[in-house]
Amino acid sequence: MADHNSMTQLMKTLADPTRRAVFEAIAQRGEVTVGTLVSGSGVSQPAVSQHLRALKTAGLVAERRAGRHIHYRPDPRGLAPLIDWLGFYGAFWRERFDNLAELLKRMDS
Amino acid sequence: MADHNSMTQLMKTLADPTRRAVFEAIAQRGEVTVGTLVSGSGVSQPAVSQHLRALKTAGLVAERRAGRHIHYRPDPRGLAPLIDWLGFYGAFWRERFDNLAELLKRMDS
DNA sequence: CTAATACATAAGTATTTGCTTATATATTCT
DNA sequence: AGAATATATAAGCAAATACTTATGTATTAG
Repeated sequence: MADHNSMTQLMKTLADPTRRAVFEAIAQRGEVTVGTLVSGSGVSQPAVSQHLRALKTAGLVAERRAGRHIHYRPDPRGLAPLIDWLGFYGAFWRERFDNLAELLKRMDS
Repeated sequence: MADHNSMTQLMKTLADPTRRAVFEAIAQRGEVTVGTLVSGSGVSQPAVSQHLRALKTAGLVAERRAGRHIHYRPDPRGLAPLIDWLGFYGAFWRERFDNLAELLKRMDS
């Protein structure tokens, strides 16, 4: 089970809309440089770098240096505490809705 | 798909550990009075009331007055934006891991 | 009706946070 | 080596946040 602290950290990391947008941009593109992320975001380059550090600390992204560029890619394992937390309440959800997995399948289509 | 704002609000609401603990206490007990929640939390009664208001605004809990007591119960629909957000990245996860639904099933056992 | 109980709201405050500008570090180009 | 490019870090600041104590509002008990 995901411990309390990692869950709090993950939630706080994803709570900020700008930072979440950065994460989503990384997830959608697969791998992307900081400069590209800065272009897409409405904030300054340092702001993006700070968000990237937070995402990295939370385990949501990983980096790869390529010359002067640093490529960021998503790390799916970072979301584990969140999935775990939802799974912990899985029994609870099933009593009211169907099965969470079923729900996700429906949403996916 | 859950819109950006509701997702941000939900995340911010669940990001605070004290508030999340209040929500978890409500979810576990099914229905509970404020006084009971105050006992379990390490904070003051007003603090708990403020957290309850935030949870209510986020759609995570509902209330029922019974005399001088107010009973709070979880509202599963409040977590929908979160599930939706994860579902939105469902395809992404499946490319790297298995199937998110499978993952949830395994975690459930 | 008054006091007590259960909870909500108001006001104030210290901490956290997300941004900015300025500067540092790492890499490439000439 | 020196200039340019890409990104990170530092410092400062305004806004948000989570708590506190004090007070308000409903409901019940005596």
